Amino acid sequence: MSTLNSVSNDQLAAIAKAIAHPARIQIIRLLLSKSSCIGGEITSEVGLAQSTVSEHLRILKAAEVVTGEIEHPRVCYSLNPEQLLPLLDLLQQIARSQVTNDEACCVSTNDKMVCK
Amino acid sequence: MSTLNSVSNDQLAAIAKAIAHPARIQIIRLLLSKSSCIGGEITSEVGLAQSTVSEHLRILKAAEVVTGEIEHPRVCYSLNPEQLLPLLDLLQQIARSQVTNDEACCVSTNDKMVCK
DNA sequence: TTCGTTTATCGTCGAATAACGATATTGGTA
DNA sequence: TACCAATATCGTTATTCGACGATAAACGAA
Repeated sequence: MSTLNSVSNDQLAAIAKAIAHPARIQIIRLLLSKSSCIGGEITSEVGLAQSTVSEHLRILKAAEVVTGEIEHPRVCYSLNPEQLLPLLDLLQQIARSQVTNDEACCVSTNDKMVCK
Repeated sequence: MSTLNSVSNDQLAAIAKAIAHPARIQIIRLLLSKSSCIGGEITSEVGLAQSTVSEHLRILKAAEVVTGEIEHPRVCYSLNPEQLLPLLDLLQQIARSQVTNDEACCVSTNDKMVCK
């Protein structure tokens, strides 16, 4: 059994929304490639204004997709994979559905359409 | 090797954005639970105005997360799992990173902070 | 051809998002 | 204490989103 079915539509949508921006995907990939945290080097890598990148990091932190630990004067960011698991579950479930649910979906009987 | 690394940040963000709304998550789950397509019954299930649901379906179709086949006067909707695979890949990669990259991320040496 | 049913599109409005520069905050260091 | 570097917050602006009702479009059936 997955962790999915107890998660609300709102929660899943919030997770997806947190990562639904190119700059935030880029940040996530950067954290993934470094396999560790990075300070303000994220800002230069992303190529947007410092305040804009800070806002994207705030969104990722608010969604708990990323954590930030203060290491003055820097902040050390890391991925928090657990937070993404519900969405991962949903996508895996969808990917699996492909196998059992392969071809055409609708069948027309003599008097009406029926969905399998 | 995954399908991931050839996919742009924009593409991944677009996939996430397509599903980043509670109503669209609900539609996706509905299609998943029925393991087949549904007509306008989606509208009554979601509980929003018909035009609003139609718009959400349009967004899902535009992102090719869902396909719609006409069966007049109805339209038969199905999930298109392939479209979600790049995002699935990214999330799996993140989930795996948890294992190798477990604990704390930053190390302070005698004169500066170093990220592993 | 006209009617009825289902779905799509249009127009509008309020709310949320994204980006920026300017400024505030924070806490070590000189 | 005053300064400095890194990060966060504020205020503004332009754009996009989400929802709705009204209306259009499509096409099988009467």
